[in-house]
Amino acid sequence: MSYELQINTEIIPPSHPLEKGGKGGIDYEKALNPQQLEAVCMLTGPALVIAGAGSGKTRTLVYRVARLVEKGIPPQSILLLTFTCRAAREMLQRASLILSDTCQQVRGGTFHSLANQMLRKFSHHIGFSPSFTILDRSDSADAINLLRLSLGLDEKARRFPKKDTIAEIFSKAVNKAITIEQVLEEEFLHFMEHSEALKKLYLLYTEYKNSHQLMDYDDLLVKWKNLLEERPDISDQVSRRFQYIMVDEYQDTNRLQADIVRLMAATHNNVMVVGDDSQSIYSFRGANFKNIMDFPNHFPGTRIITLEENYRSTQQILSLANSLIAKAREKYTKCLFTRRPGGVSARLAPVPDENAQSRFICERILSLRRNGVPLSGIAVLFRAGFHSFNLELELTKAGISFVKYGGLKLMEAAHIKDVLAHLRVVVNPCDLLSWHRILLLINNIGHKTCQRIMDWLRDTGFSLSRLGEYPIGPRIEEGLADLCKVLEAISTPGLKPQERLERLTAYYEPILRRIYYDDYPKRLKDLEQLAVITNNYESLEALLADMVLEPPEAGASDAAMSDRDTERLTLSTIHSAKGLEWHTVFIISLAEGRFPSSYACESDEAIEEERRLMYVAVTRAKETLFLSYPVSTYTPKDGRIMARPSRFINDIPRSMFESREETGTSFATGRDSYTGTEQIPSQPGRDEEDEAGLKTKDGMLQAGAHVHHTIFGTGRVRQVLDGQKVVVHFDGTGLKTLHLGYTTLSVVR
DNA sequence: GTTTACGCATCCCCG
DNA sequence: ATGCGTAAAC
Repeated sequence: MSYELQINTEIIPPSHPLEKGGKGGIDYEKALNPQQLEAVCMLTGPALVIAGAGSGKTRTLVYRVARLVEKGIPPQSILLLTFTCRAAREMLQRASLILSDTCQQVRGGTFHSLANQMLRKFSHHIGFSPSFTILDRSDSADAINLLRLSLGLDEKARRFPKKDTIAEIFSKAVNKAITIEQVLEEEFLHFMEHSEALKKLYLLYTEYKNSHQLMDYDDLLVKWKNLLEERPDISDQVSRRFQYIMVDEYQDTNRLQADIVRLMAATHNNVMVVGDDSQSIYSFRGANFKNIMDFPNHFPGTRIITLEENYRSTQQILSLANSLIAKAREKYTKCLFTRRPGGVSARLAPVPDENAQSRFICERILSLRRNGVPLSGIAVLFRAGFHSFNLELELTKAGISFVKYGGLKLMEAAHIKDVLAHLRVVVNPCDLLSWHRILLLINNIGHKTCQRIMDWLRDTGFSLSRLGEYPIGPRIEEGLADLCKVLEAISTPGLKPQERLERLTAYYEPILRRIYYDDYPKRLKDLEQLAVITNNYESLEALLADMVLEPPEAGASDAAMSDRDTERLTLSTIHSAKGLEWHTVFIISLAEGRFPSSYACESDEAIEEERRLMYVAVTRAKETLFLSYPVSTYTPKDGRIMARPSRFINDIPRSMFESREETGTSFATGRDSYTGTEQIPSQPGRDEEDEAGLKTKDGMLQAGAHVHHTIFGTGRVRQVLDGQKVVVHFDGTGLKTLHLGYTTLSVVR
């Protein structure tokens, strides 16, 4: 596995008491701190683990899996829901290392991947075939667009939302369980006038999917939830099947997912969710960090466990992170501390422009490498995938090899979609969306002919074998005959996916040359990469599902990545860097409009999410942190314009940066000071107990009381809200709302 | 009537 | 670099 190099989430100290369980079993007390231990040993009942950045959240989940298995719970009855399939795989692998291989039998994956498996198993109960097709986001937008045109909603006089926007509106409505009108009201007020048309379109889209064996990402969740709700027998069966449920990254789940968790746990309530509200960064997908606060309401008797000790970062980095999040408007459920005093101050690097920024990063990386920091210990993080384009060129020039996450996916390339569309109709012949794509590739077939053929296909019951009988004019005869031949060939039973793909590529290559005559060699390489991936699959269905549910990154073939000799730098969007850590982290393009994104500047909530995103970014660093921002940027439209530094930079006290800013072009003279050997924090034996403070529970505080908070310092209570929340005016940072259920306030006498 | 070629604007984060 | 709409070509 290629990811091992970067992922090394909590590294196990060499001095650590034996990790491999051995005959003596696992020594949980030595491996875990008291709070982690509490979470691991609590085997039944509902639990909410609030786990700050770097607080050993993954470790806790891994040990809990091991503990359950060790206690004799059948691994098949344990379910681990994570944000990516990769995360689940890695956790189960780690559990296997500390206990035994049986941990691999634990069911792990994303909500979507589990929904996929469940729905295929129970497909006949919801009027679907087990070979339904899953639409990714752009498929779904394409389908919506076709239907929009068929409704005649393309009057350009009135500005109608574009297909991607429509897809976004529909998806938000589903994921937040609200109406389309409400979504428009909240976020798309300017499209309010099209509310009726959109509702009509939505119904048509739903109907279209149901009648053609299609499901988009949201349908996977909705149909799963509905199945659980409407079929008590099935929900009972499923709930009994998974006796122990764990959900990671709970702050990034939405209403729909929370409902599913509740239904899945209905018979036993053995559910542990883990998350960090200050790392909630997926609201654009309908996630709501308030979910995490709501959990105890849905599961009475929930045990709340807070992990507040950070094992990852130096005090310098953690303080910087804390100062960022201290400026947030609302909510603090915990305060992080570390036992790794000192460290190197973060460096702030204003650079003249993007080119200079790229050169700066390259120079620093080379310097770090000279000082013994391996490339795999370094990451460059940014807000959006395209922010690294310039840097990628510079890195290539400098001969620094890198792997990029969160950029373009292989699936997003038009030629890959073309090829997969052929495979899709073989599996699901009534997938009209794929037919549409395939047919338009043939010479002399345009929209009209395509529509006629599709109508004909529908009328003849979507029979692959009869496509050849279509009454055609001479102009398209040859093209259609060729298509028939290849479809027939690749649907021959008993072929391996790779053989089918080979045959298909032979058919598609001439088309590729015709359409992309100028750059087809590059695209041919992508097809080769697809062939490598296909090689790992025994069934087309599984291949197609995985391509949509775990889309591989473009350009980074598995073969190249598993090559251990090549030490690689990581480039990643911050979203894709969630949960990972590196010795040194660069955060680039910290300019207003880039980060925070210009999209976010209109709403306070969006800015708050950008802030959390920034928090996630800085807490990825263990030892060293660089923040860089271009003083000017160049856009084709406006030419060279001055950029304002990100407001998040201004939110960090200057004292937190190395005393002299690296300015202008003279940054190359700076020295790097590294210890070379990495200090690995040891896990604690005992927690220092409550200082003079008092653990506050409901109602014990009154307005006017003087309190102390680890991050915010001293302040006075202004107001106690509904016994859960308290408003405090802090001397340093002003008004804050704190949730007493989770945070610890000390009362000062 | 259809297809295709060309010029135009647009581009965040993700399963 | 893709995705749309319009205009020229079949």
